[in-house]
Amino acid sequence: MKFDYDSTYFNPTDVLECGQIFRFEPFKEGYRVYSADKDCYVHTEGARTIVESDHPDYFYNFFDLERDYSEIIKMAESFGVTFLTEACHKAKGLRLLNQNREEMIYSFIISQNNNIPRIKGIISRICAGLGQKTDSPFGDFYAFPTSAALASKEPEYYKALGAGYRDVFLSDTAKRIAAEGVSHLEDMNYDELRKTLLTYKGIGPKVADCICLFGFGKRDAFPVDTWIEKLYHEDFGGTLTDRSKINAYFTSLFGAYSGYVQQYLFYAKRANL
DNA sequence: CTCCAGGCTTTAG
DNA sequence: CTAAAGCATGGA
Repeated sequence: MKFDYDSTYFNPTDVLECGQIFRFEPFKEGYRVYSADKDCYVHTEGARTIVESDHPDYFYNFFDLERDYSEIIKMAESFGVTFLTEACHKAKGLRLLNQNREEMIYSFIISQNNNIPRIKGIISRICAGLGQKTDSPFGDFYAFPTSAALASKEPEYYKALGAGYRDVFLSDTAKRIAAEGVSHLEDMNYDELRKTLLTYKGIGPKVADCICLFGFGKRDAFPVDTWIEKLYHEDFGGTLTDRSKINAYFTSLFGAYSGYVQQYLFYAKRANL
């Protein structure tokens, strides 16, 4: 099964390479993308971007295709910030994904003080080791592990897969989620959710914001990492050094659009568009 | 060799 | 309360 969408506002490279997702790879004419226990093949042919999958409804929502990103870009450009306007112009095809909650929690715990290529490698090895082998029209693959599977391993297991000192964060949080679940997090607003996430081992302010934004659709979150901090000083002329204050600066500036703006900025800075 | 990567926890003041 | 040390790993 397949569907297609205007490629101007759905560019697979922009969507996948902007840093919000760690499980995808070049495949045929485009990319193969994985989310939890599902996969799809996405590629662009001229004016249309095509998604093929056994789970079309899931990926229609995953790629946030209900939302009109021409309006998002219009709003972002209305702030009159040159660096942001340029970023939007160069990354028109970017969209924020609606990703799996638990996958985001573990993935961004791994991401701390780490670089994207190595994050991808660690996650890939964890999936191969603990994920359910799953068949798909594009070949078998390993699903992202359930919290129960992750909770069955001790820190040494994650250390052996290259997770470094984050090993204990992964096993601790997996055991907590295996016991409590995450359904109680779903109805919270951004502030409540962020506050709750901060009580998990290995989740601090930045990781919590990424989980809120990418896993729970909280588009008023604005994660501040080393790239955003660099951009704040080099391109916004900022003088603050405290990350929580930098976060407050950006969220008060961009409000409900903070999450979208953050992603355009992060992508433009890191990929040097 | 040092520095850095989508930072957090722990400890000291 | 804020500030800083310590932390695994691999690539530049």
